[in-house]
Amino acid sequence: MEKPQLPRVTIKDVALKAGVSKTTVSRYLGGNYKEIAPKTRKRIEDTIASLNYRPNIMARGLKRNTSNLIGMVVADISNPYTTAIMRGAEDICNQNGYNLLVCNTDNDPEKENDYISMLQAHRIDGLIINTTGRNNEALKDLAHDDIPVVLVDRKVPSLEYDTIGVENHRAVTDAMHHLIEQNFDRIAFFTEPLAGVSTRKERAAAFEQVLRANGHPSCQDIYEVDLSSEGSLMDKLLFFLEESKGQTKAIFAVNGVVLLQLVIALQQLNLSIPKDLALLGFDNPEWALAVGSGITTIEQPTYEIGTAAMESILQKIKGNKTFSQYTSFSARLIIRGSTTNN
Amino acid sequence: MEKPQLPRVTIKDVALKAGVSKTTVSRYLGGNYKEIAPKTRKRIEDTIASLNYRPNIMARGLKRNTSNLIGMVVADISNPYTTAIMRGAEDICNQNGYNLLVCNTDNDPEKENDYISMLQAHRIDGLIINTTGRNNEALKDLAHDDIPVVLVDRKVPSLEYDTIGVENHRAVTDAMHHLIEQNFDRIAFFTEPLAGVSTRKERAAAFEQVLRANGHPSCQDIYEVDLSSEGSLMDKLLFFLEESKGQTKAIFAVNGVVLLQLVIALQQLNLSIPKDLALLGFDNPEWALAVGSGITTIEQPTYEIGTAAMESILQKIKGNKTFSQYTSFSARLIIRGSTTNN
DNA sequence: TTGTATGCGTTATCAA
DNA sequence: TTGATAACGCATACAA
Repeated sequence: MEKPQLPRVTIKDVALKAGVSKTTVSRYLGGNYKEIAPKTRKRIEDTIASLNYRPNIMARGLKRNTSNLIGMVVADISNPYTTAIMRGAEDICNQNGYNLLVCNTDNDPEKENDYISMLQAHRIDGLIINTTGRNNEALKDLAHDDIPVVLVDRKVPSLEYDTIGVENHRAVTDAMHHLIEQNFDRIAFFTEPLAGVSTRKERAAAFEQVLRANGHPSCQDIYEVDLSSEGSLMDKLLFFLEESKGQTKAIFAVNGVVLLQLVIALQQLNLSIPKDLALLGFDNPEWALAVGSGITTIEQPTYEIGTAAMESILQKIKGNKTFSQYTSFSARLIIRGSTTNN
Repeated sequence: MEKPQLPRVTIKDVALKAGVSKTTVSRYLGGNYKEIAPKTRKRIEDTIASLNYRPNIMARGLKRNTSNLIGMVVADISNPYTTAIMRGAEDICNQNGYNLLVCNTDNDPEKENDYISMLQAHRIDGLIINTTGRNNEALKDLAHDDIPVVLVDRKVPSLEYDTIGVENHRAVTDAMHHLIEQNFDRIAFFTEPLAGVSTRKERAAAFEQVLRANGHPSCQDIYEVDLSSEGSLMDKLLFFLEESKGQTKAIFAVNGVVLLQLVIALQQLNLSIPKDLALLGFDNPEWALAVGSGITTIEQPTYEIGTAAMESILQKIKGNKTFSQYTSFSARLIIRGSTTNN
């Protein structure tokens, strides 16, 4: 019932078999070839291959005070937005000899804190985090240990970490202008809870601002829904539909997750898009192309956000100061059938 | 331009401040409280809290020959099927003090081999892998080092690793019976390349077998499409439509990815589901509910597959022999509008 | 060009 | 109940 753990081949075995000292092998591993005689080098090379030796990264890390591990803490691993970013970050990691330690917090601040502690114990060389935005004690600690941190998507005002995201204000403004051109009587904004999540707040603020600036009749139609609670979205949706009876209307979804739930709810109500209700949402999930005559979306360069985050970490690891406090990519409005020819 | 790396607090610091030896602190860390005087224990506890000390997992791992790291190699991190499994595996990891090292191979055997080598260097305590199925040299090596491996979804005949997946044959058979009841003139099977991927082969085989068993006129309509090549799917689709002109027809999609591409293609062709063509697919992506009157799908217990995989790893780590060579969960046919009332 | 000795932070063995 | 010491696998300062 015990784990037997057979002894793995070590640098010592290689040294022994190659007839050199551990130091020389270590030099080879470090790529300091100028300090090694060509024949010795060849001998070590062959020995390593024949023994199938792999240097122990933990031992190396203990000595060098690095782990070659990058922590990636995400709020929702099921969200395609998240995986797209992971994909980008992972590619850059791989190109630079790092590996991603992925943690899924389910938007739970407590889990987030626990995970960050675990990652610290692993002595991660950097952290990319899509934070819950609440209760960021552990996150603050990282600054004290000066391990490189990059926030993705969501900012935390009280923390001075670099953040990478999109131009939410501009993206929403563009999209809203598109909606306003169509002269809807009512435009609603459906979002997950705003508390703590900067992205949602920025989008909601831009939404409201555009409506006011255009003297639009509806301004109060911001609905916060709790997707973990069955029926919450449907209730708010029915409320809005009742409120706007007989009026032309559109809904702006704060992200791809809310967007999908809205589409499903509308389908259950047998409402047609865009005839009964126009629909537009942040993120550009693949299925947006497949629903009806397509859903109008705001596409973020998710992969690039992921690569940029990891590249920023690399810069910090190298000791280069990065000056940009907030890097925002521009998003792109993709107009499809869900907001046109109604 | 150098990484400054300030010294972290170590067990030595704790011992010093608490006025005990490293050994005693180590005992505390190991939870051997019976060997410690209550007052000493309290003192250590307080010291650790005040210093915010976190034991270095690398150092511990070097000594204990463990890393608390589980490798997770996936073929396509963008696939919701994959993330659902990761979610399950990650939950079990977290409950047991392990962390997931996630690697995305993009279905590239070479990347898979490289990643496995990296993971070996990290001395992972176990590996969960959704393999490309080809060129599994590195995978074979792991057996030699006897690190626990569990294959997910795809089997590899030449390897003796435990595998966890679904009852593909039965699931396809059930679904096919549902289609056959509707008396379609033609039923086609759209899949990504079969080579090396056991799951696809099993599903295609079951598809064919049911058709033959029922003396169904169409049997040769198995189309392998290459999703990375623009237009490949559309070409095959047009070919099938041409072949089956004037006949009633259905398409069986091998997985959620192909299913989505089919929906998009059909929408581009302005074909209506299920009037012009019925559609059914493996996996049950969330959007399946949102397209038309819903897409009929075969739902896999993905989360459970993930947890089962990780639990199997844990058993192996504990040294328990696991006897089941192949564990298959049952899938569930969810009938929706895409295959009914045409 | 190569080797010896030391230490990274932790656990384990042994002794007190 | 506690502590001194060695060892895990590797990299590095210093010698040769």
